[in-house]
Amino acid sequence: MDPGTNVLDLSQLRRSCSSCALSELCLPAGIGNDDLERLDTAVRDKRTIDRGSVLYRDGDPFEALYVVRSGSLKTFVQDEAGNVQVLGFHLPGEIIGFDALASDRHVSQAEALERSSICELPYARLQQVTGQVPALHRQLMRVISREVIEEHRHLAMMGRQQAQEQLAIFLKSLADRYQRLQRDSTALTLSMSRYDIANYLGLVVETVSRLFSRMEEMGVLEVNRKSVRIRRPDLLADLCRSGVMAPKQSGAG
Amino acid sequence: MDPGTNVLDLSQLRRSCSSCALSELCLPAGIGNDDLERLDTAVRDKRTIDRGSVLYRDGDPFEALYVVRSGSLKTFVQDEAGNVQVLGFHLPGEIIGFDALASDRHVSQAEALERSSICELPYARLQQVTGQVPALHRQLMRVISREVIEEHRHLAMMGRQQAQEQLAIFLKSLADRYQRLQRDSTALTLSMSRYDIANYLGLVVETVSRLFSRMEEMGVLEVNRKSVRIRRPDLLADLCRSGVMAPKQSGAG
DNA sequence: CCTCGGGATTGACCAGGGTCAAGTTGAGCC
DNA sequence: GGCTCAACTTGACCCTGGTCAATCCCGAGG
Repeated sequence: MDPGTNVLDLSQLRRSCSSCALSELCLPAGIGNDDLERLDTAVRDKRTIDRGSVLYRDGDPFEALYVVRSGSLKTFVQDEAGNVQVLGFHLPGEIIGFDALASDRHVSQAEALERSSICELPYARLQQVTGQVPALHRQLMRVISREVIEEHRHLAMMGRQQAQEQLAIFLKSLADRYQRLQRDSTALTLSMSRYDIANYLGLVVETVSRLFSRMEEMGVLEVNRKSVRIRRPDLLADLCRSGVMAPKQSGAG
Repeated sequence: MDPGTNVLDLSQLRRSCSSCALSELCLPAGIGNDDLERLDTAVRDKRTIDRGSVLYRDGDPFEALYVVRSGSLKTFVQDEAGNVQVLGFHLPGEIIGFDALASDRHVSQAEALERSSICELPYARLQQVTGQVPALHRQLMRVISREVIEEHRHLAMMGRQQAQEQLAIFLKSLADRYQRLQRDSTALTLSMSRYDIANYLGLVVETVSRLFSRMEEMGVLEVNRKSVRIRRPDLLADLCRSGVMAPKQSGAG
């Protein structure tokens, strides 16, 4: 690390896990500094992908896990008949690609919802490193387990009887994730389309659109295309539980 | 195998992974014989649990993973308000408990649907062994990944618009799992209640009951309480795709 | 034998949300 | 500027599946 640092060194620096703002949310969480450097050797240069471009698709051979550094992606499965099911929306710090561990092939697809940057973790390298660093191995298991738990949440949300509850829970959990990223958790930017949201929740797009309008009328949200401001987080939390709000008072226009 | 085998030796033999009929479906899949013996050292004596008894509940400290040897269990989450979501039904050869890897506490509950026997894999021991046997480590990751994929299937099923499609897919996938177990895949025994099935699919119990009746009328199934015979697997497969069957002919009566 | 009770089935009713169709908005492009 | 297209919104309609309630079934227990 001589003082004559040039541009390449800078990119090198930004690449490293130890200097990454996301490190506590990502794989490095709880890993010692020396081991972190080993982990760095498993990270291939990050790459940037455009909105709509595909990170991996169904059937692709398993080559790497991917960490979202910035931007966002959606993952989904699609059956022979073309039925799509959106599995998740992935924000910075989240790791995707675990579906391929079972069969060495991806069985889902990951697509960027906006221009995003990605850290690629070639699995062969990662395995070498986890072999040397038991803590990393444990952390990797923990991250997959988080994925399992996240899907439990998704299932519990879809199981709700009331559509409004579902959407409220979706927005609430998005707000929670914003908070972890230390963003303003009341000002959401929905990088995914209404269609994606609807599919994610097991609804149709018209229902989602109506629900946004209704929640705006109720004063819970302020919706403007992709930007959603949560005006009453307390009411939103209520909607997560009951679906319907407190009995309508004599409505004032 | 001398003829003088006594009961204790027999139970010993049956405990070992190498002699287990499920080994190819379970953790041992693809593990060499010598390594299998090491794996055996991580398996605590199997235990038998009765219908309704709980293997682990929400908040329990993470102690072990569990393999279903015989019988069946359900897993579910429950929120503060008491809303339950059934996550899965687990047949022999399946491993549960991964939800606790993330936080060292279980965040779901596992309950026996009938008298079942369980292999317990204390995680501390298992980690020692996976440290020595890289192939086992990989296999463990594969098994968790299968869990992730299974949940993708569950989500895709719940996302369906038609309740009949959902139930058809549920039965079909159960039949597929029977086949892997080399059971008769047309004679299902539903160890779970109608309530469990309904909750699993995001429906209410009455709907499930009506669907069973309807599919029986259609000649697809023969339903008798917990036993379901699939009379027309071909039609069942159709229902998985379309939800509705061939257009109704001129209805007689 | 009868009763009891939980699970399951069936019917009647109805509303939440799906379907279809029209209209609006805004970004990109000529 | 106006055109086009996709994403989104809104309205009208009505069907699927949820709700409520009665009944049935079967095993357990007296």
